[in-house]
Amino acid sequence: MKFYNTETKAKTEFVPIDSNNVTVYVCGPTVWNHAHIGNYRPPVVFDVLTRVLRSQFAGVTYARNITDIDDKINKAAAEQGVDISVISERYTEFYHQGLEALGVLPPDVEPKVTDHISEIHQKIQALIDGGHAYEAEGHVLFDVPSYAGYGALSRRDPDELLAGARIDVASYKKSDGDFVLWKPSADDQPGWDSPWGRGRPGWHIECTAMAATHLGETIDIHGGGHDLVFPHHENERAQSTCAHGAKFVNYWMHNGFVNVNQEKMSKSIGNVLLVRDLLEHASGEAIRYVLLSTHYRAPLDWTDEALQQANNSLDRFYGALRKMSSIEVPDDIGDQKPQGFVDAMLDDLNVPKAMAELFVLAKKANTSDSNAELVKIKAALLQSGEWLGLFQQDPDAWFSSGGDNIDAEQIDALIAERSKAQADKNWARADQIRDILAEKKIVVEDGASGTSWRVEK
RNA sequence: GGCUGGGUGGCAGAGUGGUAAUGCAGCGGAUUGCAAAUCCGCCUUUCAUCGGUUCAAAUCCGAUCCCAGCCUCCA
Repeated sequence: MKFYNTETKAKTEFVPIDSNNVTVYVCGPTVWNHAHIGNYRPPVVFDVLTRVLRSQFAGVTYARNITDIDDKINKAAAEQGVDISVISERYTEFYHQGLEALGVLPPDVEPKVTDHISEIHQKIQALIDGGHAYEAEGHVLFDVPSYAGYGALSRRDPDELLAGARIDVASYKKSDGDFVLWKPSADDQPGWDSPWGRGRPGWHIECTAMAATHLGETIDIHGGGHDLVFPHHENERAQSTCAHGAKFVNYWMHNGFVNVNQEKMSKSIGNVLLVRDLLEHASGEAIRYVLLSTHYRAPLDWTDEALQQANNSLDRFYGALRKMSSIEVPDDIGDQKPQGFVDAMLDDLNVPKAMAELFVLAKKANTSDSNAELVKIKAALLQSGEWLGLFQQDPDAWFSSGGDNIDAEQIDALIAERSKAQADKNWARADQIRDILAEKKIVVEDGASGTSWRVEK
């Protein structure tokens, strides 16, 4: 496989440290509120990545954390007069529901920050002992000038970092760019006892601690949204490298942003799309399809048209699968994924290109009359779909889902009546029934083997 | 200002030197009682702009313009 590595700015062959245990760490959400569509792009992208990795290597350990201590969580908890765990558990639950709807498989480990406070203390102590961190006014800060490699990931010159910055530099910092590892908590704020007083972790140290705990000091792949390159990943890299004296990450992968109608989602614009809301009128599979329809590194523009196109495309694939529904695929058929599909996927996860190969397959499915060939086509489509996390439901389920108040019995009764009218050549009645169904967004299809229906999405 | 992605036909979206994949939408035809689905064909000399290199450029080089992101809240 080849990946584009943010650190080297180049696409290079992926060689894991241990092919029996490829290690992947992806930054998960801070669970303080409902997750929006942009929050779901990384889990979907890296879900596909890990599905492919698992097929290429003997073992994979995938960790995707939950950040359950953070000042935004504290604020929400204080406002609602509840413990932070109430907030974090509530939104973790919502997040998981969204992931399930989008067909995202659970990671091998889903560590939470609050379960790793002692590991965080150890990392901070190691940094202090190594001369890379210092205490000041109850804080522990990372000493940026102590690490010569700082800025290499995000290509920033530490000396110029704060030029033009819009923040006030805290007076206790030795250097302007130093960042917090541990900060003091007031009595009414959540906190943990530590060698430096009661407090809570800074933003970046938790990932250093959790990645090392679950995956080791040097990991193969670290992923996340592009906005995390700086400061989050730059700081993680500095901490981990200095705490362990070892290289932190071999391949950095970052996905592009999701815009909505070409604008960044923001509360002030009022265009924040929550997956929870999207799911009310779109299937998780269609949402997933949209998220995968653009190469993961490129920006993705979320529009109604994109969703519509995803539905149309899925109709096409499920239409082909429905045509092949009577075809039995033997268990021992072996790997049938088209070479072009596999090559595209292994080349930095080129999903759009890979998808094009599947459309070719769908056309073959619709034109072939060879049973032997259809068996292979169906297997190829389903196996390829497994890598993408698509096409795994029953085609009939796909076509009958998505409508409002679908009463299958009522529809079947109307269709039976229409069939009778057709047999009597009562075209007026037959068409009238079709119109009635069309109002309910039901499309009838008269096929060779009888009439079927689907929900117009 | 610095750094990072990206600008491809109506839309989406591949394509890193050899003459624009694929899908959607639209149009014409086949099929159908009529449709839908499906199939066939057409929309497709053009790749933000301007220069340059080359036998050959969407692809390489230079300059410019535009969009999005980051520059210590952020997937």
